[in-house]
Amino acid sequence: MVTIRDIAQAAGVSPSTVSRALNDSPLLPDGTKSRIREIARELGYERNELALGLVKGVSRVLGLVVPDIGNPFFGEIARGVSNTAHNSGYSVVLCNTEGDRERERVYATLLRRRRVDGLVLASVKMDDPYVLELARSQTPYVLVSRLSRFVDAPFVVVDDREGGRLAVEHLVRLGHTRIGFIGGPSDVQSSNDRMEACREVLDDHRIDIDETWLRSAEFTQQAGHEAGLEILSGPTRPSALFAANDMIALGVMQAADELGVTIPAELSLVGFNDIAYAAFPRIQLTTVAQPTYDMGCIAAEYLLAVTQHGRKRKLRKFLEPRLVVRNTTAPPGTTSSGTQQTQPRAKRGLRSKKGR
Amino acid sequence: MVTIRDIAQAAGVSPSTVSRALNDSPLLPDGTKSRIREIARELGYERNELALGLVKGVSRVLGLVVPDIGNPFFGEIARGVSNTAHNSGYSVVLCNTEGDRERERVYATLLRRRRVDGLVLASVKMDDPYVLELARSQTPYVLVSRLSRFVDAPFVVVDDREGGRLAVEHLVRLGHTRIGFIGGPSDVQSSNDRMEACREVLDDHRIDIDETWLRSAEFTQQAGHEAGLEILSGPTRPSALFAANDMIALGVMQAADELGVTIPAELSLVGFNDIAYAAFPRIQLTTVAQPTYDMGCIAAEYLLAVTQHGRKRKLRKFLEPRLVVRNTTAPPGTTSSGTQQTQPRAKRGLRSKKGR
DNA sequence: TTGTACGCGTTATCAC
DNA sequence: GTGATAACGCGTACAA
Repeated sequence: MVTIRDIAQAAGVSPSTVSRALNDSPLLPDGTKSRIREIARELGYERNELALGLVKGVSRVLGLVVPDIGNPFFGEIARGVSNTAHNSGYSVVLCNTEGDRERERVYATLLRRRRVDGLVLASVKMDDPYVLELARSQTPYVLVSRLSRFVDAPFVVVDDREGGRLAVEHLVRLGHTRIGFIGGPSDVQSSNDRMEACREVLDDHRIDIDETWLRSAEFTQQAGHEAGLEILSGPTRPSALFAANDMIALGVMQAADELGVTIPAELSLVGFNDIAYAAFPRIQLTTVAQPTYDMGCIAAEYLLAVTQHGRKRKLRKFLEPRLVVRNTTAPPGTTSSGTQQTQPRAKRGLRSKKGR
Repeated sequence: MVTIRDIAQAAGVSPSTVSRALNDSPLLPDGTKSRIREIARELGYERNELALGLVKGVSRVLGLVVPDIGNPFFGEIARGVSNTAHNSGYSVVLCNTEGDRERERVYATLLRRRRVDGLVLASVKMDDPYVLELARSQTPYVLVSRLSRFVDAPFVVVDDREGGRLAVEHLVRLGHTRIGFIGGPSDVQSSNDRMEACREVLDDHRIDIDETWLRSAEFTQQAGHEAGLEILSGPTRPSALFAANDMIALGVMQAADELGVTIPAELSLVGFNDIAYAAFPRIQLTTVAQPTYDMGCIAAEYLLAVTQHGRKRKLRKFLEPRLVVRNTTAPPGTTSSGTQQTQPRAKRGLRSKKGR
């Protein structure tokens, strides 16, 4: 590996002069600068950022911890963080925890060892204790998409209560009174907020809630499928369901298709997140969109502001969700023409095939 | 930031002793070791990986360059790389190019500056010149999912020809003779390979190709939609279409739905990649699956082997694709009951809504 | 068993 | 204008 010493030797000057030339110091005459730079280029010099980081005390690296980078939701956050960081000459170290709490902790310390200038955490569960350690450490950090109940940490999340309100008020406005909710894991704050908002809206409108229409599930299609089957095959069926995320909603859609319950005629369905696939022609899911990419950008911008300009004020950002109305919601009891004669899946020639 | 010097002072020993204790040197008696470690823990010491990297000449970091981390295909690759790296104590620096060639180059040099021990490139186009620079540099690298035609680089890709063969032979076996192909951008090797395989299979079976059924498109749903509309509204329609990836196939599906062309009765459709959403109840796309996650793992394993054990043999790995038959393919002319009376989208109450 | 001295590649602070 | 020197935090050969 070629160093500034090598260049110095080749140019017949001292290493300091080379350093100055490479950093465009105003002290050096332009002729010397360009001459030295030319030599550097010829020798194939690449400056060692490790050494620079050591002497400057900053690494110009941001750490990013996500539970599953294969999930496009976190992928979009990562894209926001990465692009923003790149614009300021920062790099991003990616850590994928696979939802493993222990791995979160390992990563957090590993990243501190690497002297990252800031930490973006998108994987926090409500009661994760390691956020406490983090709060004590020097490294600036920011929570994305999920909150912790332990610490008063800087965060950028979507306004989950508002999102839940949007979804359920949409259903109420359509005339629904028999509304159910399928939440995510109970240790995820955002899901609980959406649920609470749901309760509030129904209370406001003096609409009773049938507790058998409430379920908790993992954030997966399969869990949504199971919950959907249970609710839809019960003695009394809701006319509308609000799912805590789109994956669950899609599982419910599958369950409805299998049971011959037509959407939206017999069941209105609202999801959350507006993943790319909610807009698919055959899906057309009504859902609450959140600015995922923006959340990544804002988180990164905050960290850059803190590390570069030493800004200290805490970030507490609730982003506005947006209701996207597609074709899975309609007034209750809308008997559309010809919905009764055949089951949708029969029409489509679709069979339920779970295995591969 | 607390250093080994601070610990040394607190423990009344020299920095080297501290270093030895922390690295579990056999030269030190256990008592001293544990005593020093205890002090280190109390002081909240975190070793500086930057300094370590400088002195050891390795950073224990892998670089990963992808065109779009929000795309679950690359997300899965990233997951494989990240998990594999983590198991060996390596970190991953993520670089998102947004498909920008210039950014690829910038990132490649930036990563070399950071002295990454290896580079995983998932964004290469056939004729990218910067792969040449890379080949000359010292940093080991590996191409994933896409090849370059310029250099004899180590790579791990799916066997695209075999994948194309699987798809088209499936269609031929079903009895199709009027088969079209919608490829990706012409500068992406993998797409071309799939196309070529398609031609070969048809040649083998003495099936003529109607050139109007061949299209090139971006790897997006929208591009697939446009291409699908063009092909399906032409004077003669193919009975089957093979799309170079699932996104294009989904666009075609949308086009078919809009034109009232029933799938699979009037049109068989095969995609490529088996993205998660191909298995959705209302989609059920027949497609060619590739082991995306594994490709990430294998790439990372190769780099780790090269950097750690100095293994030098070139990796040239073609992974086996797998045909996943779902419900978008059937023998041609299968007139299912009642497909003519209404357009599918009318039945579903779906309107084509492109804007948000 | 432990301490000293040096080097990793770079920048910053002096002095010339 | 330019060069020598110290410093960043750590590991290690060598000396004690």
